[in-house]
Amino acid sequence: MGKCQQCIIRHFNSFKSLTTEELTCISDSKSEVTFKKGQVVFTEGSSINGVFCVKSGKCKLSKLNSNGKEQIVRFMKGGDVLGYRSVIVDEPVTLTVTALDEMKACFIPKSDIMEALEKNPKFIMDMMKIACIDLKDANMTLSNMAQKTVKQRLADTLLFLQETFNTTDDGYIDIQLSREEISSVIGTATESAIRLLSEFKKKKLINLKGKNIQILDAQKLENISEGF
Amino acid sequence: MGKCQQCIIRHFNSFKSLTTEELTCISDSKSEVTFKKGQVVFTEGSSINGVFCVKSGKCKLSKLNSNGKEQIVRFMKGGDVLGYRSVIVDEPVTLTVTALDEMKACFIPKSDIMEALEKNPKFIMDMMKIACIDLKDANMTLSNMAQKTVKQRLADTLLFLQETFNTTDDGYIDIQLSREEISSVIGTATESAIRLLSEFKKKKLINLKGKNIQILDAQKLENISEGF
DNA sequence: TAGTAGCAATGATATTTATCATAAATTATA
DNA sequence: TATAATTTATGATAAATATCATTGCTACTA
Repeated sequence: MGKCQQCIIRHFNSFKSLTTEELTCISDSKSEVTFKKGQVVFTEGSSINGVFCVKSGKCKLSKLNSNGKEQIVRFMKGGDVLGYRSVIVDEPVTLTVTALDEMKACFIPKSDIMEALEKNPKFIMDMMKIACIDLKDANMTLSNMAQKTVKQRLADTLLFLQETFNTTDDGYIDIQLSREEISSVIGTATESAIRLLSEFKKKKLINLKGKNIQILDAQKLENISEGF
Repeated sequence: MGKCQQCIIRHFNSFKSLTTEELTCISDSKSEVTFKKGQVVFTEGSSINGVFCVKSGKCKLSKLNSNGKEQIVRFMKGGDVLGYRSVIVDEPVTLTVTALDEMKACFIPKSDIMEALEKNPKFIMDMMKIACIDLKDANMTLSNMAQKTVKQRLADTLLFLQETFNTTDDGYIDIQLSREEISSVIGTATESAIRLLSEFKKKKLINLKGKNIQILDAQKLENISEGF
């Protein structure tokens, strides 16, 4: 198992402000976990006693609504830290996390995180900043959800996915989601999402190959998202 | 102007963890501000160099969408701290804040806040917790927005408003919003909100007297919100 | 390889919600 | 107080979206 001190991922998240000493300490108590595609990392309502530092792979964070439908709230990938909210507020997690492909992560016990937070002002400040950015994003998404049509939200989501996960060599967005998952990001019926994807394809805005999506005309999608 | 040390409000927010010394310092540099109903505290995109600690009154936090419609993201009242996100991340504010009635607040310069954050681990931890709670709420609202119908969201919102602002002696929810504001909380056309309010009234779930709303059957509203 | 299950696509239809229009009620203003 | 302006209310209609039904496709597996 690799040492935290040598881990490249940490440079991309709040762990970059940890001292060598702190990293060594965390490194000794952490454990590496691998999740298979579709595997649940933790479930809404359960208690976790640590955070997961994602090394590679992707996952979705979702909420189950009273009607039994899943709402995907956000995605995470390498560099993101899972579960920090729950650890800091000392409450059960409020979201279910599910791996979208093979995902590797390091589990860091709560005690290590809390100790570092208490002792290292730079670390807590960095964590705080992440919380603030997450909050801004959540407000943004909230506003989009409330005010945009399904078509606008789909255009928005496709652009967001490309920006977040980039494209593979063949030009397709580097994340594979089922139609149902796409619909539960934008909050609509699966059939509606499918219909709009077909429409976008017909209009040559995107290209579809199974679950793979390629954006052909980002500008037009941008326009749709803005309501033009 | 009152002193922070004697301010009751601080016991309800993160300022409770400040030391007497820190409070005295803040107290010396703070300034009290009063906003009239409808007055804008700050606008989306502008920079603020401090936070507002709300002492009394209410305000709305909103975002202007590309179509020019306002989306109310949340409300704040006495005890809440405005603008902390912007100060911590050192970015312009992303929301517009408007007073909903006469609102009194203390403006605390950024430097004071940052100094207290850096020196007092308990204070930053408390601020962090608030950010985490705000984040949880935002995710919750997001999920509701995406998955619930307009009717469900209205029921939800009415219950939320009562819970947040309580009722006056005559039983009405202690906040006055225009129908347009209500519709921009739930993200719908004003006419739709009006229609549904009328429907709720006809079904004796609520009582309407101008802008005042009284909840008559919270249980049934709860059921509607849950989709039954 | 056939069978089966799950997913994707699409048509038909119902429901929800937005938009436009207009009237009534309320509030602001001269 | 009269007048204008704004907000609230409601009807008619259009547009968006959900639901139900059916079919084809893909992938798994016995």
